[in-house]
Amino acid sequence: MSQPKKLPSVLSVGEVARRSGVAVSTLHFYETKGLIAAERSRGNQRRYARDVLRRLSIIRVAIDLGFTLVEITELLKPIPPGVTPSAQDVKNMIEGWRHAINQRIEGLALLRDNLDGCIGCGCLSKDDCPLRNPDDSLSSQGAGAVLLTKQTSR
Amino acid sequence: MSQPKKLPSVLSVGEVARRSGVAVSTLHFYETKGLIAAERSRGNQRRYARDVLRRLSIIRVAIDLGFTLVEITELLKPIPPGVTPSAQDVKNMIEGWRHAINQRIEGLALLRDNLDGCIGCGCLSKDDCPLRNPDDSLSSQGAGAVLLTKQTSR
DNA sequence: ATAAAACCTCAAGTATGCTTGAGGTCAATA
DNA sequence: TATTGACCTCAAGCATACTTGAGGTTTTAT
Repeated sequence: MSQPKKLPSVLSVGEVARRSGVAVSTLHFYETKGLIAAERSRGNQRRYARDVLRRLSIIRVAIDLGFTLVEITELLKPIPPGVTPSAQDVKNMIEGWRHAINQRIEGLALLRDNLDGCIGCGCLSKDDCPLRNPDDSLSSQGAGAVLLTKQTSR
Repeated sequence: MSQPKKLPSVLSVGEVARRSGVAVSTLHFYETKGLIAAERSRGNQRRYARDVLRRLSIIRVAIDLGFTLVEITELLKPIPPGVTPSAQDVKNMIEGWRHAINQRIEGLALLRDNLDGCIGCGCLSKDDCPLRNPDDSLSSQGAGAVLLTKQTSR
């Protein structure tokens, strides 16, 4: 029998775009930012290793989590483009992500619980809303909205 | 005795900036976007009702949650600038926020749990990582990273 | 062999969310 | 009352994250 339909070992930029849902122009852009990398064909066209798809998945998820491209570049440092990382590298990176995610969740839960309080007290028009400027007497320190904001970890 | 130190009933733009931690230029900007409003003094200077501080708290929190200014404008529609909303209005609005927050938390938890799986299997270099492109055979539909991404509710 | 589709680079443009600056007015206080 | 700090408008600038377009080359399919 002939070989089972073989997946190509390198991908053109168009294939990567189709499979990842990321526009070609964005792939170019990410490359200039050092987020992804590609070999070149004899004729100077990009040829991506398959791992770029995994990498793009991670990048898009991170963007949705609110990380900037610069932050993502940092987070991905343990896994340089085109390099197959050690299992330990991967574990370390994922632990870092887990931490960031947990912090984000904690901030959101805190905010939600504060809002729950608001529902009970209808306090947006009162003086004791947790979303309210904590105390105008603190105003000289520019406190205010900053308090809650900080807890969301951004 | 003299009156207890009275909080001024209207605030200048500088006072609002100091108390809210939001820059004057940003207050101007938010005004052009319809997020906040102010009366004017005889000499055309902004005079804010105290409720603007509460409003700004909400706006900043929402920004940290990843809402755009346009979305926040929508979310704040039940509470037009300068109007004191009914308790019911407030409850409705907060319920909407709660919903959005819960969705965000669910997406993050899902992602975190997927990452937990990764820690067990070290699979970023394998074929079964939940962050990985789900299946290259789906590629013709531009699936890929989109799957996980969507679940984060943005 | 050739034509169409895909690719290349580089520059400029877009949207969001602000900040900065120029040029001038208002208001609090010494 | 005079001056200084706070305020005003409007235009332009900046960072992030991309997209669009011009002008030209490579690949692929027939």
